[in-house]
Amino acid sequence: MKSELENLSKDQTYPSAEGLLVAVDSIIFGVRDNQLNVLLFEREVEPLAGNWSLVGSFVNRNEDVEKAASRILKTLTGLENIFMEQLYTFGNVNRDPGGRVLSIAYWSLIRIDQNNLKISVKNHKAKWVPFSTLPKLILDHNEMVEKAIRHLREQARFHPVGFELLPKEFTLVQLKRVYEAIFNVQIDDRNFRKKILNSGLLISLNKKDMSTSKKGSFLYSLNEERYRLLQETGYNFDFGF
Amino acid sequence: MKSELENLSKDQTYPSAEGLLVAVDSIIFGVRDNQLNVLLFEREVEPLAGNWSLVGSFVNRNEDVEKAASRILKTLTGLENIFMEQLYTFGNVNRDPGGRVLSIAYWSLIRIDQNNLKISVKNHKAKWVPFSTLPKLILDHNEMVEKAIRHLREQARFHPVGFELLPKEFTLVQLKRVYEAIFNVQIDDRNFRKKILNSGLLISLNKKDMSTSKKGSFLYSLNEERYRLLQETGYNFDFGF
DNA sequence: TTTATTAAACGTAAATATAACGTTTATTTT
DNA sequence: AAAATAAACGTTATATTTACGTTTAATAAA
Repeated sequence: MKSELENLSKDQTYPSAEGLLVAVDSIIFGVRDNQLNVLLFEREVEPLAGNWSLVGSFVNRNEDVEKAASRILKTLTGLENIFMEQLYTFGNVNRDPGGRVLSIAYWSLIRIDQNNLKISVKNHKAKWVPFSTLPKLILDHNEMVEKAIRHLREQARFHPVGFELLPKEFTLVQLKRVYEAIFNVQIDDRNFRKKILNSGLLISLNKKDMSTSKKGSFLYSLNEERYRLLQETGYNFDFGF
Repeated sequence: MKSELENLSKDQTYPSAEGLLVAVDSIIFGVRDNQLNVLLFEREVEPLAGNWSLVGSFVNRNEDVEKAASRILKTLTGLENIFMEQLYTFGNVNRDPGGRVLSIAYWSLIRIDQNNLKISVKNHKAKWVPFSTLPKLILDHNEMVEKAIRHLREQARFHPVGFELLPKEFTLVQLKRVYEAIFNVQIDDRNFRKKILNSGLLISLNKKDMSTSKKGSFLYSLNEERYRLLQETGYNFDFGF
């Protein structure tokens, strides 16, 4: 009697490849105008003009999956060393009517500034879209974004990921706006200030950003060492909501 | 000029499949003798006798990835409706010397009892191994287990996953042992009791398990509704360590 | 040159949660 | 009846969270 368990050993002969493709799709978040935005493609030429999708690519035969994901980020934003993590692999047989395509989704957090905005706008393809007004996307891409936002919120609650959405130097007000954008809530500024300053994550720079008020607001940078520690151990970034 | 961005649209012609295979590997955790155990295969016949590995299988051409993962679980433990979540996709080109094989890892939590133990033992292939004495596994399977335990601990801190490792009816002492096994620490029983009872997760059954002490210890079952809520909102399962 | 304005910064007190311990109870065995 | 012991229960100090009120630094207006 041949046990079905036989099939479970990977030491067996490899089956022949039967046309299964692997793609990578990226959910790229950024905060703009105090709103969480997602980087999307809008197809401008026929066929399928007007169709929105995530940015993605097929994985090459001799390319690590993670490398493929980095490649997309690099190509699109011109930036490297961006926060990027694997989210989930979407592997339903019929998710893509064009064939059996597996998609490994990655999520990224980037700081939207002139630099990378210019790149995506220049190409007239990639566009920032507020999460709150997300259009219908192709295939299961809406599901991907949904999963990504849930994961982002989960992560942001206990890990210091919010900082990835800010420039190297930032103010407490900016940081608060990032958290408000992520969680889509109002945060009490006094409690926010207290908890963040208590976390030991901020290095106080003795200069101010004068662009938003008469008084100006103090600039801070991130304590990288503390950041890495709290990534490991976790820290409560709930702010009373 | 052809922009590299062109390549990022999934609407382009699909490349030909070039022998890329997809496998599923499962990291199955259970608690036995107050210790976290992992379900492994030990190959008993040549070639490669004595090699340990996770349980896994290739994904069939017409099979959803998640279905493949369920299939493994079912085949191995005889159980369905087991806690199972996708962990991570391992996609390095050279992770498997036998060819380009992508592996989608899933993790599961199961209650080790006579029933499923019998199945795995009967086949003389699957074996429970304490996490603390994990042997060298094939390929990148050690890395997979490492990732899974880190994820399990992360999950167990803020989500009520610990209950998945217990029978329908359990005692507070058993539950504490599960958390001690997961986190590999000693937990203060008075604080544990207080926090768990406060969570609203337990339904007090008016009967006792008399098997471990003269006094006996009260049995509880899980409040499923509360469980689902706390899965969503999170709950702090830190116990002072 | 005083006063108004406003974003940013600072402060406090009550309520809740956590951490570190000591004590009592229910049952069986001696 | 007493001893033994796992399980159940209790207390207090400290830390964190929540919900608010107040002051400050700079510019603009009177």
